[in-house]
Amino acid sequence: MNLESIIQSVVAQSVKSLYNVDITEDQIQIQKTKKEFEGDLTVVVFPFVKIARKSPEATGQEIGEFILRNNQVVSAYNVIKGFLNLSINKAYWIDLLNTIHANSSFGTQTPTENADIMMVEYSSPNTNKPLHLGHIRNNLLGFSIARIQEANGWKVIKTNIVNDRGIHICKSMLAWKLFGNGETPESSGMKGDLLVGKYYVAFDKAYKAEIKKLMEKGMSEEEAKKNAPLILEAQKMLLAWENNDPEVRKLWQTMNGWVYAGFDETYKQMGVNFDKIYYESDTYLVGKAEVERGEKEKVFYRRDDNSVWADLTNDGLDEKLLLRSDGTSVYMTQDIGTAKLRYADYNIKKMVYVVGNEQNYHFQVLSILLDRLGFEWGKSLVHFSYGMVELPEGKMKSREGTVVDADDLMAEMIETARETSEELGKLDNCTEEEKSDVARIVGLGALKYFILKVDPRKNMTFNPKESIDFNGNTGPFIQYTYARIKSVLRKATESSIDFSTKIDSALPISEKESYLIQLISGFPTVVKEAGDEFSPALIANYEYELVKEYNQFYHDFPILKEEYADMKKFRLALSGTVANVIRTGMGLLGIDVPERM
RNA sequence: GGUCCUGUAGUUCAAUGGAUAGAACAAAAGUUUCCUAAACUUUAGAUCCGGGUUCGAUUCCCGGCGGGACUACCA
Repeated sequence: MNLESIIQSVVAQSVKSLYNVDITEDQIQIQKTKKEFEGDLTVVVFPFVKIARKSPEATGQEIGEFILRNNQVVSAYNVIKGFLNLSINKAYWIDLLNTIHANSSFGTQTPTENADIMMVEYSSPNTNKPLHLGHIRNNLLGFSIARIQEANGWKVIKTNIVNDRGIHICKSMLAWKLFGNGETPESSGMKGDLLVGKYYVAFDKAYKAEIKKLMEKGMSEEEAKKNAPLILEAQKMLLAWENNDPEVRKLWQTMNGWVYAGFDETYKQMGVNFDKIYYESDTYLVGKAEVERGEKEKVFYRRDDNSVWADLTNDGLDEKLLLRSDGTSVYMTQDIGTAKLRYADYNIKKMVYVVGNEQNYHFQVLSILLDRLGFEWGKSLVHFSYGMVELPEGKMKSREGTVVDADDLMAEMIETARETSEELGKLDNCTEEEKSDVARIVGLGALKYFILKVDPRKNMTFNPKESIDFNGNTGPFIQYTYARIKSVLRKATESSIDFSTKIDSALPISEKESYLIQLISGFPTVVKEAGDEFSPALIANYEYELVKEYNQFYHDFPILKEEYADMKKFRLALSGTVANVIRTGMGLLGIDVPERM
C-alpha cells in the first residue's frame, strides 16, 4: 500500500469517526506539500468543511489530531488556511528507500508472454525526400511512447508504414530519368535519400517553370498545373507502375533502395527501430478490395463517374472519396488495407497511430470507416496526435527548402557536444572511441530531451539560429548528474564500501533527503500517467525535478567525505537509487546516459 | 463560412479546480585549497480581453480578439 492510500484511508476514517459521514477515498485530495510550508503531504480540507460545519482551520485541526493519534506514519501536522500539512516519519522514508534500492526494475513492469498487444505506428515516411525535424519529433515520440507502454505492461509492436508509391514518388523518378545522367549514391557520394530528394526538388522547379510558360501563353493557373508536360508524364509513369511496367518498376526499386539505405542510417543514429514494417505498395490493393466490398455491402456508394464515396454526414462530417474515378486509390484506401493486414498478422488489442495533428480529420474518418466495414477495433483506435515543429518564420516546407534536415541537426548536436567536452577537458584520459561515444550520447540527449520535454499535443518552436542548450533544463544536465553519481559510486567501490545492505531506519536524515526519497517513490505513478496520457513530457519533467533536487543535495551534503559510516552508506544508497531512476526514466525517453562526461 | 487545436516573464517550456503561477535561456551579482562548476546560490520579470460557475479559476462554461491546422479525385 503506498503512502497516499494510507493517508486517504486514515482521512476517511477520521471523517467517519469525527462527523459520522462516509466518504469515498477519491473525494480526498492529497498533494505534495509546497516547499515553503512544513510537511510532506497535504490534505485539502475544503471538501469536508460542509460535513464538519466548522471553519476550514478547525476542521483541519480535528482531522490532523485524529490522524496523529491513529497512525504511526504521520509524525506531525500543521494547518494553514484550508490545508492540512502532514509530516511523515523519517523511519518510513528510510524503509521505503530500502525497498526501492533493492528493486532494480523499480518503476517499470516487464510485459508477460501473454500480455495484451499494443501496436504503435510511427515514422511513416515518404520515400521521395530525406527526414527532417518534423520526422524527428514523430520518431522520438513514437519510440518513447512504445517504451513507456511496455513499462506499463503492454506487449508493444513498433511498426512503420512506408509510403513507397504514388505520384510524388514518380516525380523524383521522372526527374532523375530526365536530368540525372545516371547519378547514383556511389557515383555522387550522396546519401541515398538525399539524392532522391534532390530530384524531387528538381522536378518541382522544372514543373513550376513549365506552368509559368503556359500561363504566359494565356492558360489559367489551374489549367496550366493540370496540363504541364511534366505532370502528365509523371501521371503516365504512375499508371505504368500500377500496370507493373518492368522498366518503371525496376527504377522504382532501385531508387527506393537508395532511400531505404539512407533512412536506415538516420534511424540508427536516432536510435529508433521497428518490429514490423509495412509498405504501401503491398497494402493499397488490399484497401481497394475492402472498399469494393464496402460498396457491395452498401456501406459506401459509387457515383456516376465511377468514383467511390463514403457518406459521413450522419456523423457530422462530409462525404469522403475512397476510390478515384479512374479506379486508383487514395491515402484513406491504403490505411484501410494496412489496418486489415495488421490485424490479420497480430492479435492487436490497441492500435496507436503516431501522426501529426494536421491529420486529425483523417483519423476521425478512418475510425468510422473501419467500424462500418465491420472491424470491431475501428472505434477504439488511438490517434496519438502531436503538434507541429515550427520555425520562427512559420511552418517548414520541403519544397521551399526551409526544412531542418534530420541528419544535419543530429550531426551538429554531436559536434557541439564534442567541442564542449574538449573545452572542459574532462575526457582527456579517454580514448577517441570513448570520446565519440560520449559526444553522441550527449548531443543526441540534448536534442531528444529538447523535443520530448514539450507537451506532445502542442506545437513547438525551433530556432535553428539559437542552438539547443546544454545547460539548464536539458538532457545533458540530467546526464551530467548521472555521470557525477556514477563517479562517486565508482570511488565508493574502489574503497570497498558496501552500501547494498539495509539502512538503519533510526538514522537522522535531513528534510532534503527525505524529500528526495519522496520524489523517487513517485516515479511509478509518473510512468503510469505518462502511459495513460500518452505523454513522454511527464517523464521528462519528472526527471528534471528529481535531478534538480539531487544536485542541491549533492552540493550541500558530503557523501564519501561524510564521517559517520551509516550516514555515508545511506547517502550512497540514495545516490545510487537516483541514478537508477535517471537511467530508467531517460531510457523511457530513448535517451542514453553516459558513465562519465 | 464550418470543424478542431491554441494563447502564461524578452524567449523556450511547466502548473489532476487549490496556498505567494514554477523552471530554464537571455540580463545583473556571487560560490572552486572539498565526492565532476555541463553544477550551486542571489536579483529582476508573465496568466490576451470581458463576463459566468465555485469557498477557490491559468485550468471549467459563454462572448470577443490573436495564432495555427483541417475542410483536395495530394500524400
